Amino acid sequence: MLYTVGEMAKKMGVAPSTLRYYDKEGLLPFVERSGGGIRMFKEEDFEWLSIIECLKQTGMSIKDIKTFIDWCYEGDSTIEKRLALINQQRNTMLAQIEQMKQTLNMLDYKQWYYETAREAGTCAVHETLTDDDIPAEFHAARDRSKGHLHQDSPQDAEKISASVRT
Amino acid sequence: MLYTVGEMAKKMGVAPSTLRYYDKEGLLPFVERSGGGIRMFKEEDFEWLSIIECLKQTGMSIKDIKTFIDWCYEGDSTIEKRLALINQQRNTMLAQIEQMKQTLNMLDYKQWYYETAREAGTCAVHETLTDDDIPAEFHAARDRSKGHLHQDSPQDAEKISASVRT
DNA sequence: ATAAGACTTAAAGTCAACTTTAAGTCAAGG
DNA sequence: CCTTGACTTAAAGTTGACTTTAAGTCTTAT
Repeated sequence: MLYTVGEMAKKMGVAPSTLRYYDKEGLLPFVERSGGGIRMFKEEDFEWLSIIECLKQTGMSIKDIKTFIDWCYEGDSTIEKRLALINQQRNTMLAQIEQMKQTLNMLDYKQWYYETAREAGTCAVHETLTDDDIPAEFHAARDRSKGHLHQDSPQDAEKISASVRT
Repeated sequence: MLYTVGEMAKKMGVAPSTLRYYDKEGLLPFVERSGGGIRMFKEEDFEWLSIIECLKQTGMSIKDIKTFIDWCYEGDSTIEKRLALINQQRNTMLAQIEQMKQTLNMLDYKQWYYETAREAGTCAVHETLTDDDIPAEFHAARDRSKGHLHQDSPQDAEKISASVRT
């Protein structure tokens, strides 16, 4: 089964112009052409596009992805390099997932914050809450959002109660 | 404790120009100015910057973050809206984490793939491997990268063995 | 009082990754 | 044969989020 650029774009869920752009940037050395110059994607080319998509997901630039593709064409002598690159992107990914979990924890805290505010009818309810009222899983998120501000002094509480609340 | 734009930028780990840009875009209505017109960030402003950073992490645009900040200034009547937005970003985050786990799984597969190739001295070793040789946790990643290509027929195997390998 | 260094603004510049446009070619159906 | 719709290219345009520049001001230390 062969695909035109439009058909493959649909299969991949991207715009045809994206695939043409990738081709221009040298990411698709595997695409062949019909007699009339039209790109003919093969079924197996889907594998190439999948790894390109995967590397893009990890945050790699088009240029760096091209380097990887070039290594693939250089053959078995580049196996070490390719493995090292994959491992590096794997670590990037692990770090990103960790970061996302922290962001999620902050959103979980904010969700609780606004659900509590909604029940009370006002954000001001959070002035009256002590640390014990805040679920333990949110202490880290709250502390992060406060910087390394120590326990509020009464003056601080007063100052903050006069301000707009997030 | 008060901070200038440069000091707060350092505390946040961003460039001073970034904070000035945010201010220009209306994300920092809370910053006050000295008599001479210099921005004076308060300790509590760190909380605002943290939530901005958090929302940015979820992929929200500067413009949409501004909308959120504006809602905060409108007061308790916008609690519902703010909660809905937080929940929406929370769902975005959950989906992104799922996507990342899938990408990580693909990288785990590729790591195994290249470690196996390294041991064999050639990527061609993967032609000789049957499905049973591929660890179960990588079947999904491999299938994804093959599209919905069914089990290779002998002809397919031959065709692929003649090609460059990712 | 003056120099250094960080601050101010508006406006222009940068960057990556596409996307769009314009002018033209190819392939399939009637 | 001719129309239609998808394909081709090179080149220009877009987008968002900054960053840099230029010209000038503020603050602090000597």
